[in-house]
Amino acid sequence: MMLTMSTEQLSPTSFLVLGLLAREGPSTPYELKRHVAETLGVIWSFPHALLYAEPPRLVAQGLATEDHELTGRRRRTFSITDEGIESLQAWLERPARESTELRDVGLLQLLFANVGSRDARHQIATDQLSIHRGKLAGFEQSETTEVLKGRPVPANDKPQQWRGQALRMGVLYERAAVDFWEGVSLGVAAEEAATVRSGREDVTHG
Amino acid sequence: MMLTMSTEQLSPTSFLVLGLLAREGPSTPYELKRHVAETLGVIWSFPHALLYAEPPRLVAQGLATEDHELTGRRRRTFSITDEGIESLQAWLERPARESTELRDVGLLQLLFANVGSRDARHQIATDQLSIHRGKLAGFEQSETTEVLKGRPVPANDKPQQWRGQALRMGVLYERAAVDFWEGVSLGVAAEEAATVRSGREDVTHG
DNA sequence: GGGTACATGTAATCAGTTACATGATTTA
DNA sequence: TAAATCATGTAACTGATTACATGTACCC
Repeated sequence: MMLTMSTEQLSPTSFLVLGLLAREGPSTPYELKRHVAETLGVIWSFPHALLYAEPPRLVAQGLATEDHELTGRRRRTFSITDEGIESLQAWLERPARESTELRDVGLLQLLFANVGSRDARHQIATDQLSIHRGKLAGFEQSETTEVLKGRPVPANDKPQQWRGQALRMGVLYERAAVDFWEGVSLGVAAEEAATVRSGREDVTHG
Repeated sequence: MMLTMSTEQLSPTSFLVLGLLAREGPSTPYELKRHVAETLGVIWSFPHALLYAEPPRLVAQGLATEDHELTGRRRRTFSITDEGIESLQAWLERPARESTELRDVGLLQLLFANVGSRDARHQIATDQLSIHRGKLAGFEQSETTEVLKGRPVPANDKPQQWRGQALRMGVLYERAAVDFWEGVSLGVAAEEAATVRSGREDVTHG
């Protein structure tokens, strides 16, 4: 007899939920949502509806079990099964070949910024700068302060450490993004200066 | 009288196609695919089926027109309409509030790496390092060399410039990623060393 | 003249997104 | 007790992914 055919159509979302169930123990979708919001969610958004939809799928595949509260809020608590853990571990051993998806509509706009007005370019750069600066400020404290300082990574609390890592990547990315958009801003400013010097004041095209 | 109600349900994919049609002129889906592969595609993947499916949607909304070749390959060539250009420009003026989606399954694995073996952690870090180093090498030349050196951005060729920008962000990101995963590698190595020192040689050592 | 890589497209499925809707707690 | 916010879910739609499938050009 064969073991399981599981791990067949599991998505990143599936492994996110499996991983959380494995690490945090039995959880309701709302608790999953909370944990995601604190960690991966800051760089890779998972709408809460997903975290309600995914656990039942796992149950259908025998990777989790459900416990439905009968009173009050009628919460649904999900737990990972042994198969679930196996599946998760098998996935951890399997090298991820895909490289990062860096989906950024600001970048997409920049790509075609020449079709818009010079003013639009200016606006795009400004908006993006404030977005990325905001993000950076946001978790430069929550990460550095909370994870690295508040708790000096007690070496035996590995889970914490690995979790902090994910946020560190976010910080690195946001720093790069701020640098990048500052450069773009300078470019736009230079462009404006050049236009003014050369006396042209045609509004619509760059 | 109102102008148009367009720009209502357009996705990033829509604007990608509109932008390419605006910049490159009438194109077949295959040509779109080529252009995407050269630029945004390296950091934000758009499967080719998307680029076949999107143009007809734009046609249905009056943002593009189709010209179907009757002989040989029966190519379908799409052109942007005036409404399409308006829609694109309106979108460029509209600030993008969403921040970057940084979807990386390597990071997701790292997040739960403590559930796996130490060996798995090592493997993850190694794999990711080679992926990101590969990407970096890949377009550190294609970008820096081709865009910045080969053609010294002749100031009047703005489109080129803006396109190059998108790739520059990719380079910055990959550099950050390499730094990050090098750090993780060190962490894993330290963990291994610590385990060896403390004499435990459990698990997978045959 | 057969293989192989490029070119071109379609179909089915399903995850993901958006929107809606309401229940429970807290606070003013 | 009203308002606000947190908590909990479901339903519909559709874009995205995957898989399939065939045509055309080129090269050995």
